[in-house]
Amino acid sequence: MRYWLFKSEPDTWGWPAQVAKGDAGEEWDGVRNYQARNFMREMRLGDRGFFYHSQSDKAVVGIVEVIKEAHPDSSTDDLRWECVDIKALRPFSQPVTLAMIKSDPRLAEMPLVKSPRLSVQPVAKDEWDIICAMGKTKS
DNA sequence: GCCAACGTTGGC
DNA sequence: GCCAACGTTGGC
Repeated sequence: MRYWLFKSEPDTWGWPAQVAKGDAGEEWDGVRNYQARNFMREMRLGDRGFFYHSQSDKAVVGIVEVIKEAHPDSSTDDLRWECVDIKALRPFSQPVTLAMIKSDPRLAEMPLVKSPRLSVQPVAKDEWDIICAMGKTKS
């Protein structure tokens, strides 16, 4: 199993909206960046991801699961763009802020720190475990 | 609200 | 194919 991070503006599509979709989940559509799309193509059923709020929150707030592998993005006719479906798995009992992540040297190599604009990114297993521990949340 | 970083576009 | 201009994103 691999681990990922999905970034969203909470005012546009936040964790509560994701939770409201329940087990049916929702397309992670609207990504118009090749790097982010390529990561979604690598995702497999059952992979886990962090749900990150950018802008005002700047924190990891929940864990999601990939429930459908890459398929055409229904928000466009442009066949270049694909996306996966994800569902909310559980919230973080304590959100892990960007400041907390930046303050831990073990997390300095994360794209979140080095390339803050990449909206879908991979997370290494050890990084995953560290952040779950910080959030007092089962990995 | 500002600004830096980055990706994309379009002219040459 | 290069590069300048522009738009967008996200952190501060």
